[in-house]
Amino acid sequence: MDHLKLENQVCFPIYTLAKEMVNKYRSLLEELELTYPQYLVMLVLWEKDEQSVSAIGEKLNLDSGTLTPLLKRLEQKEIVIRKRSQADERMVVISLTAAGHQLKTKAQNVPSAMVDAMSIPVAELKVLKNSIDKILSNL
Amino acid sequence: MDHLKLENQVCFPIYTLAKEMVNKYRSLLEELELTYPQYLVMLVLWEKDEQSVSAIGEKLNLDSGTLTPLLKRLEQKEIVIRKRSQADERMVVISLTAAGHQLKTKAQNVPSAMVDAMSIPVAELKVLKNSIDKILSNL
DNA sequence: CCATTATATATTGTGCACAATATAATTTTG
DNA sequence: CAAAATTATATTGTGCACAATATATAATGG
Repeated sequence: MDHLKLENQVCFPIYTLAKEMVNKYRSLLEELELTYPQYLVMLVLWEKDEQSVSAIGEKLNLDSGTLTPLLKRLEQKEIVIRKRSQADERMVVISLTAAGHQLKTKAQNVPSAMVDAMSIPVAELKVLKNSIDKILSNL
Repeated sequence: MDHLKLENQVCFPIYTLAKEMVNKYRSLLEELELTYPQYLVMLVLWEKDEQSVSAIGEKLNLDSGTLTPLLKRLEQKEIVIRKRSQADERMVVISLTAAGHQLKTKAQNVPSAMVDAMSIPVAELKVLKNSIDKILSNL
């Protein structure tokens, strides 16, 4: 077997799936005017308001080079506020505005819409998630 | 269950895995001086030399906005040549240089190194690939 | 206490990824 | 055949993603 053939690649389907997911989210999140990475940041903040850039980055595996400009865009949309911590001036604390909180209501149906679009049995989805978590812990 | 909790997200692990894979490839492909998307284009060309931009794009699900600059970078590395088709002046045919062909030898061990890094049984990998393909056909 | 080290965020630069649009060549149609 | 529609690639603009570096603040050790 030729391991350099595209059809024998294991990672290419994963790479493709991730892109297609983000594309699907583009239409689902259009109404919220959020990109997928921005939506992820909002998920983190909806769970717990007022978190530092690095705390958000640890949860999403994103560094300041990605988050700083992204958070500035969320600030321009007026759904978050960026504020230097008084206790530690190195840290920037991100908090939700009223509009940012309200956006959660509009997002309620997004997860189910996504699962519907993938149209795969929940049981199979669990197996998939298990395999992915296993690979992630190895990589 | 709160469907907007990060830990309940199905797509976040897929998005994370795709990124981690690309990161792993970054070190594996360092010697070849290729990025992962560039490596994918080379896989396509190693299978069949002399393909149009759109033919490559169909196989990799990438459009000209992504491929045109990427292919120009491969041309600068002198591993491919870009040439307008004489039969149809709209098309640009991409072909491998001698150096481009030779690079395949250096790439031989990349797939196995990647599978090793993921360290997951081949059988489980097959199940994973099946689920992914199913979701992809739905999305 | 002050020099050193560590930490947190920001900045710069490169390379995708994709929408929208532009341009040029080819095909189709009236 | 000429106008209209289609096709192929290129360009522009926005937004990640990450490496490398810079800057400012805080913690620490002699």
